[in-house]
Amino acid sequence: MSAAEPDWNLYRSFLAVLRERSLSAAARALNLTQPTLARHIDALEDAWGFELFTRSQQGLAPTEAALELAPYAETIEANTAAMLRTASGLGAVAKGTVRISASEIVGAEILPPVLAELRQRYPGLEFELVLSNAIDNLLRRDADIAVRMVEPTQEALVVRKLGTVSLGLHAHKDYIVRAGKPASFNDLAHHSLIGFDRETPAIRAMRSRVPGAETLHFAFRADSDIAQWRAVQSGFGIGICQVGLARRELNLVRLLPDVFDLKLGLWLAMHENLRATPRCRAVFDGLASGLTKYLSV
Amino acid sequence: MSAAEPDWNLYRSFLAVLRERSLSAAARALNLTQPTLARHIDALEDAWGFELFTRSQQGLAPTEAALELAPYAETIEANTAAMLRTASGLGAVAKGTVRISASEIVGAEILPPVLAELRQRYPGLEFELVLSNAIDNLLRRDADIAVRMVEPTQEALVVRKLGTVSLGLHAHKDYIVRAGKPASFNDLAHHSLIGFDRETPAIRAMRSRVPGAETLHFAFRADSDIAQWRAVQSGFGIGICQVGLARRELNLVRLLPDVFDLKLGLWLAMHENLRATPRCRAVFDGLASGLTKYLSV
DNA sequence: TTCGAGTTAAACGAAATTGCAGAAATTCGT
DNA sequence: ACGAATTTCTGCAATTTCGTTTAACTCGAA
Repeated sequence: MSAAEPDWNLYRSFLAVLRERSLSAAARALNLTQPTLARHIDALEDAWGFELFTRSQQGLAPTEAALELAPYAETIEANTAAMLRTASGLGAVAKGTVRISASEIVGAEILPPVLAELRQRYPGLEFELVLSNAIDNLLRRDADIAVRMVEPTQEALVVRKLGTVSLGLHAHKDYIVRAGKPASFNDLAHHSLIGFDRETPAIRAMRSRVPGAETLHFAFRADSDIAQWRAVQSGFGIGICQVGLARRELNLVRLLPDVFDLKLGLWLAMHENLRATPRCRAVFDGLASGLTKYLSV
Repeated sequence: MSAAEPDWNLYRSFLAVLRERSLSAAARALNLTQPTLARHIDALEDAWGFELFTRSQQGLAPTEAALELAPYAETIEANTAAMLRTASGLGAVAKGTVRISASEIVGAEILPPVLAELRQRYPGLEFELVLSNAIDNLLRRDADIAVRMVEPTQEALVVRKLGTVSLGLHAHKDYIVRAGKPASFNDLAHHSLIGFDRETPAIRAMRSRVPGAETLHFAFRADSDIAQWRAVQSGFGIGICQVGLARRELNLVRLLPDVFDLKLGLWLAMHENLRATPRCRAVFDGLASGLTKYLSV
């Protein structure tokens, strides 16, 4: 090969430009200046021999090649971030930042009290929550620990099953007064239903286990678990939510518990290389005990 | 945070020092000088606040913390390498380097003719073989394409089952003349057997499917498939090898085909992000057709 | 149209990084 | 025991890289 390997820093610049679609914006994000970013991109294009962005006055548009190379740069970045986290947490005591991946509803309604208790026990701990229904890749180090409702199948993971959560149909009392109480599964067709917009792994698992679920029409569709949860609470209609969660709300009533009672597993997963890391170990154990306590209520 | 994020280049230097156990050797490996490497390590230790290496005159010994952080740096490096590979192969035609992971026996005995044919069709292709029984992690980009004899379970992989390979007991004619032909499975106890030293996934899968395999004692043990294969060819004794492979050797005879006939699947796996990459696409398809042709013989 | 906010691109001086040599110390082999 | 060969460290010069500034351009709103 003629030219030497490119500076690894160039990849960071490449990624920033790819995200911001502009040299100036990328420079602001990296605390650099626009000319340096321009030089970095030039250097990469020079080293690889093809264009990465088509320049224009209103920004830079990535080429096919740039999009092709983006995933590599992203995992590189994820690993630098993970490296920083473990570096800040090295030592005998548990301190540093732990990045936790969970669904929105779990992260917003269940995790906070558990994490608060952990924080009291280990004041050096800090938390980053990545809340989405798209499962993050633990092997890519997008997160340190994941709380999932589907069984993790990847290798090289420490997995612990915590138990099962029950999902049930719920509605606000006011809605029941207004629209009546469904007496059977077929009655649901005449109600205001709250459901999902796009398919997620959790939903696919659910659909396959509830007969007749395909025929239902949702009047309120949202990707966000939280939005659905709020919709149920505000009396929009009937939706699916965790039984343990709904029980804490005095104004919610469960509907058709005998017909609809879906049980999903709850798993905790962590990369096995993090097992010896104090901060991750502490959070893993803390989450395990805290979440099983929640499940038992 | 007080300090800025460290230069990504420092990670490369860190990795080199970790491997070479010496600043000077690392400098030679990276085409840098020893003082710069020293400064890089200093910078990292400064940024993280703890020592990475204990200095001595006969080199640098990594601390626990350094070993803890090593895996991150390694996946970063793996991704930069993969990035370079795809960058060099971007374009309409299939060219560039493809890194293939396979078992030793497959890589040494089966792949070469298939790759030679591929090379004739696409003169721009170059190949890197990673031959080991420890399966590489495709998600970490240790390899582009993997030929495996256990079913890949990781997500985000393009997997194609090519067929099955038959494993059978074989020995050289001369050995049979010398030691006789075993007439039953129990006769094997009185023969010179060739087998594995340590456990590998393929072996575990095999053991569980061959009754009585635990009782056998191997007089020739080697991790290397090749070494076993050579031992069988040289008349050491009786060993397990692929039926299709042994059939090409005139001096090998198959033993107890009715008692011992193990069929293993053969899979081809690739990261799904590489599907659109011409060079990987071409090699994946080429391997698929070439290997199925081998299986059908 | 005209002004303002946004962008990229080029030139020059400053700052940071790197390489080069020399010195000191240690291990290995004779 | 003594010299040869590796190490790592320390200053100083050279190179590379970065930031500042200026110019040219596009788009949208007043």
